[in-house]
Amino acid sequence: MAHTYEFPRPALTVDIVMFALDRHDLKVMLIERDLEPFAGRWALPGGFVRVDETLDEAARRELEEETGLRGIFLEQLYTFGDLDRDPREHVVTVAYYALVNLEGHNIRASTDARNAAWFAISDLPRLAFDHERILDVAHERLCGKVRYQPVGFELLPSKFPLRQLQDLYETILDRELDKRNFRKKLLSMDILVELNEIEKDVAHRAARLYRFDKRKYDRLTKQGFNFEL
Amino acid sequence: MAHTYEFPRPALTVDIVMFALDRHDLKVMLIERDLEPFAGRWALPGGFVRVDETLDEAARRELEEETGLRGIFLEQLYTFGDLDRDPREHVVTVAYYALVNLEGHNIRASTDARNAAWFAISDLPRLAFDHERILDVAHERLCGKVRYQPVGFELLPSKFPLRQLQDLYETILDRELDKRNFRKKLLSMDILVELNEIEKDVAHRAARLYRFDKRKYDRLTKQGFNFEL
DNA sequence: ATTCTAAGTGTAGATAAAACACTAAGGGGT
DNA sequence: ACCCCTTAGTGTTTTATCTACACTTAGAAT
Repeated sequence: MAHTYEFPRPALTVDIVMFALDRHDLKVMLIERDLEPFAGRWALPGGFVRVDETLDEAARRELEEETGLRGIFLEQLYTFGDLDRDPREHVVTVAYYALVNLEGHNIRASTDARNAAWFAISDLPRLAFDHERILDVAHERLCGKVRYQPVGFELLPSKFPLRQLQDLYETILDRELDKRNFRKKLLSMDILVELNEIEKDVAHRAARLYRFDKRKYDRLTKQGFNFEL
Repeated sequence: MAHTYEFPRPALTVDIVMFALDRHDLKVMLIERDLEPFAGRWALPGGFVRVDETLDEAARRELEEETGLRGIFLEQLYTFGDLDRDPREHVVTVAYYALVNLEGHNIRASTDARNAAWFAISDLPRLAFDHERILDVAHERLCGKVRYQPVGFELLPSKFPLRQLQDLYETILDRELDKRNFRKKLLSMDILVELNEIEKDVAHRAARLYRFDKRKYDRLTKQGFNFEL
């Protein structure tokens, strides 16, 4: 079935930069293309926006198709509209970034026969289209966002030791933080709840587990509190 | 001439939130629509993206068509794609915001027979489409951005007294700042150059004029300096 | 000359950030 | 049972930054 318009229209897609944290590596999910253009190259998951769905819906749909995950943190990043980003025609893409935790959910990285895999952000293959640029922008945004919004927790399991949270910030911000100052600061914000649980299966003293209290955070935010690291 | 595609495509537009500063009011430029839908209502300047231009080019073109201005500060804001934002069909719009200074350039607010005008952001008429929402997002972004990027200068003439700069921040952030602390802070950043010029035509002691030194700012930024207010 | 208005300037106290080193707990190996 | 190894957990001092605050000066208008 064909669709006709008075003026030519750019095609519209969504692409998703899915971040996850694997110990001390920040990773992104990429998919190996099996079609031209760029067949065989790795690319960000994404696809065309349908006329009967919003941009957010399109992004969530694609995300679910690739990973089977729902209810993931997802936020619009930027819209890329250079003329030569797709060799076929003018394709405008609305890029999103997603934060998932590898431990909690059981992510099927490979789906519908396509080859999908996690790559460390410091060790990426060549990407299709302008996806390197999109990824750079996403990484930059993540670095900035993590400092003034409590989005880091999205990358961790719901229960975590403070050291793991610190590792996360050290990995993303790419610098070392002082353990005592870090703990002092986060605990003083009063957005974490100390659980009566400790780590298991570690070959040393087990750390206490904490949980991010989103309700408390929202309440404090309304009272003028600003997360900042 | 008709254009046909295999799958239906949303239409793609750009809309621009043009901010300017008029004494103690933050203003936006609106245009009175003469066509349906929303004929007679005020709306953000904008229009369809052509297939042979990038998004930035489309935004600059629209901006120039409305105001005759070139070389204005312009930055992508967010892309809005709700299904019902245009009653005719699914129209996705890439919103931009622009910062202009009213004193420097000679802005022709009204152009190609359409009625255009500046409105104080605190006293807006009802707007067409979802433009109120877009404007809210733009305003929020401006408030945030102004604090950690030296974009405020775009709203001022190239030579300005410190008091005018402080007024700007007080207007945008909507709170009073301490004069001495404000001056101390900005001068200590070493991104302003003191000119050998003073205000003219004022009925009281004339203030010294300053200029924002973008080169110096860029150099400092590379060395790890971060603007912050 | 007097008055009015806004420009311009410094310091002390409070608060937040940075630097820094040892003890405690628990598992693994002998 | 003991020792060793690894990581958890904890306060204080110093330094830098932020906040609050009031008077003198310049210039135009009357």
